Amino acid sequence: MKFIEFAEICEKLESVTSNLEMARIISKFLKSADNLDIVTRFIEGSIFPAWSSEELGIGPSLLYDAIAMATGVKKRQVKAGVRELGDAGLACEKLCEKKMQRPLFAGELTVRHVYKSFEAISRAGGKASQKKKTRILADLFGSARPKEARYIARLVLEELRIGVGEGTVRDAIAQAFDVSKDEVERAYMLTNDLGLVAVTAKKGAKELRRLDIELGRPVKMMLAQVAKDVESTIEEMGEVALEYKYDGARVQIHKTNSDILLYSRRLENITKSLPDVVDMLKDGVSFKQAILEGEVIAIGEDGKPRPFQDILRRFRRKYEVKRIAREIPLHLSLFDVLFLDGEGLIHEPLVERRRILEKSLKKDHAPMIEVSPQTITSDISVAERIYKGAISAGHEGVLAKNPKSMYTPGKRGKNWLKVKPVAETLDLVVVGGMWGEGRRANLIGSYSLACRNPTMDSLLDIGRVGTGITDEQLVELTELFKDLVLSDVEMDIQIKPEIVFEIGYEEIQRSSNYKSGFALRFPRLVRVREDKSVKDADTIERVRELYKKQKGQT
DNA sequence: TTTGACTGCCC
DNA sequence: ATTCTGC
DNA sequence: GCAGAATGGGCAGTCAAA
Repeated sequence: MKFIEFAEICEKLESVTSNLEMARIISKFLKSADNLDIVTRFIEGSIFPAWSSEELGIGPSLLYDAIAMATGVKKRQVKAGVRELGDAGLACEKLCEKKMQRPLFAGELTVRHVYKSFEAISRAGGKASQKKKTRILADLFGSARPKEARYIARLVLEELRIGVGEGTVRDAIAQAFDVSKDEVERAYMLTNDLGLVAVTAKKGAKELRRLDIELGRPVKMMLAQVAKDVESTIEEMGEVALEYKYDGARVQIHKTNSDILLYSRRLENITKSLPDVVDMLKDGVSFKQAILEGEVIAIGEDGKPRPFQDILRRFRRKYEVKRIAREIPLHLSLFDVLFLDGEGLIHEPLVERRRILEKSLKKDHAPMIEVSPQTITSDISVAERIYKGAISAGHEGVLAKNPKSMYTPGKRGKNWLKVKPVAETLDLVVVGGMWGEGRRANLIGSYSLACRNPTMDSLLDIGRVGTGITDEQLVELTELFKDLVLSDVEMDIQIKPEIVFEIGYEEIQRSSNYKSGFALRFPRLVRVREDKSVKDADTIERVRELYKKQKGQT
């Protein structure tokens, strides 16, 4: 299949807003496509399947290098284009139109050729590999028409920005090959590869049904939706199964006898980084063949949870794994079982899965591993007590699960609800901004923030904020700050400190990235403090106190 | 040999 | 992760 | 209510520049 056909479909989809219409267009396209697996992933904006360890190793910076190389302009001009158009693909397209003469002998670019180039980019490693990667990519741009270049650039960043995601492609596959949406969804959740699902669906519904959970192939993880408080979860479900929400990292465990594999939420194989977790599972789990799920957490000697940053030091580590494992020992709290001795359990209700899970650990298992404590209740006061207990023990909050619900892989539904305390807020001074991309093109898409240092009468930066802003506000704020711009270089804007934002956050963290020495976790704009000026903004002392208090009690 | 930008992925 | 938005 | 698209801090690994 020619790549231009793919690019033209993308362009058409970009102008359509109706999901039904998008699915119709894609289904027609998939019906006629060869290289169906590749095309299916491409249309959804991914290159390799989620479980694959392949990755390009190209982000915005190297992409801009490649565009510059292909079109013979300076990198800063590429950046200027991205700044102006709010999109690397559009910038690339424009530069290709202007600067580049497509060689006459160049053949038509095919989907296959583009994919092969991506594979080659992925394979490149070692000395001078960045040059090699950018050269391969620049060559692609060299033989691409401008419109093709637009979508190659976006594919590289895995951001097609055409309004198409998994859901749309799932519906399109069902429509294209005349199988039910549910069956497509089921197959996808269990295999994590829309390409494979499309190819199998094309063979027929019978083949599609044959795709199933397999040990060694991670299942998409079920996710929780936010609830406003504990009471509302009981109103929603009647009876809830309550568990602590730990500040850790999700892991899925695939066990075949003594063979243990660990997967992260993005389905990365993280087995090698967590040998201590593997060992506690080897020794502690009685099941021979199973898929289990849990949360790994770091707990200090005092029994209190350690900062999330400590857990991050263990993840994806390749070197000095053992030494850091001793330094930051992990605990594993198991909360689900999806598969046992050849049988899938995802259709079993939570209570039944839980009943099975409780038999998973041997009597003499290591103390580092547990089945996550759970309470089933419909009593609001009991639930509140558990929630308060979670908070005072230093955890994030609770999960309230519907005891009757099955495990729905990849879904963020209302059968699992998470409850966390309402965010704290700080009043911080806006000292800068960054131009946005996509629908935030030509608007300030995020803002840099600072707190006051009253002793020096100066400002200390403490991070940025880019969410919690409505589209309407984005426009208003960009207008508001227009007169306060001190400098505007590439994507970065410096702003005269005058405006104060009230910023919500989950936690104050130590940070070496900001002069204040602190940063906010999950910052969001709550409101513009029109009643406050710079002198009323929060101070570094207050930040320090809040940080201490938070460590003291959590 | 050291430093720092970049990338991908945890939350 | 959080949040907003169009369907 | 869902799916998609904006955006956050911070860690390890990789590679290139200093």
